[in-house]
Amino acid sequence: MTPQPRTLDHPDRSEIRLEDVLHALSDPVRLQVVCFLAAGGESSCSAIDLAVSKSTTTHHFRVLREAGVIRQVYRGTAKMSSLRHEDLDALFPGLLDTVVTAYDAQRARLS
Amino acid sequence: MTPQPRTLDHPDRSEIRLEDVLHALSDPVRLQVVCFLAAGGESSCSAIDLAVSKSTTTHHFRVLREAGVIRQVYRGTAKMSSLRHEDLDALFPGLLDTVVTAYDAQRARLS
DNA sequence: GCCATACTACGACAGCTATCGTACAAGGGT
DNA sequence: ACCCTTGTACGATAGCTGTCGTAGTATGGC
Repeated sequence: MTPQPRTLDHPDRSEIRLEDVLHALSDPVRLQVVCFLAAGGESSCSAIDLAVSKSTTTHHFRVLREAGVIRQVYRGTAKMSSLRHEDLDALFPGLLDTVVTAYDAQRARLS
Repeated sequence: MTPQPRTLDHPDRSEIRLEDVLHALSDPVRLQVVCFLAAGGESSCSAIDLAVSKSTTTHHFRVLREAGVIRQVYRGTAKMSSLRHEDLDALFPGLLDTVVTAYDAQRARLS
């Protein structure tokens, strides 16, 4: 009987650290998630087809959230995720777009 | 009796991966190194005052080199390091400048 | 009330990482 | 030849990371 059991901790904008964001972005699975969200806006965790188990997916989303890269809210049984584009751009102008563009380009280059 | 004992392995431009670069940049010590090199050009390993031991410094420079972020050459007893700005810009346009600017801004913000 | 869907929690585990100290090697100057 | 400076190699260690499976919780529909 927890009063608000479905609330998720997000770092405040002022608590977001570049090194944590870069670390969160340094994994191929998480880069794929970020690129997906950049292209498609808000999505549920299961909307992205990742090559890892559900537990691992949960783990990667948590890493992204705790680094301040994404925001997650519960909507029914689903958990919707979206990029914190505005916060990231205010702190690190251009970083997110640069990384997304670079990863898309790398995938195109390697395919 | 190694013929060329003082040669260092660098990844070819085509072998550089975004996730490895981001991982290399996700450590405060290495970010400090990269910002220093971005501001000052080529430097020896010992020209930067880092808060870690010499062994650890060697480790961090190797991580940066193996990810393709810096190039290192021996010059006498010194080992000079410089950013692979051209390679990185060709692969991931704007990334390096964005990260350097962001880290400098973060340090200013937190000081 | 019951079940399906969507996600989480926990424990496990192999592998990597940052850190250090000590001992060593290469090059340059005297 | 000797030493100083500069950086490397190696081993150790504590902690983090990515991965999984299994078991569990919350929500919504029937």
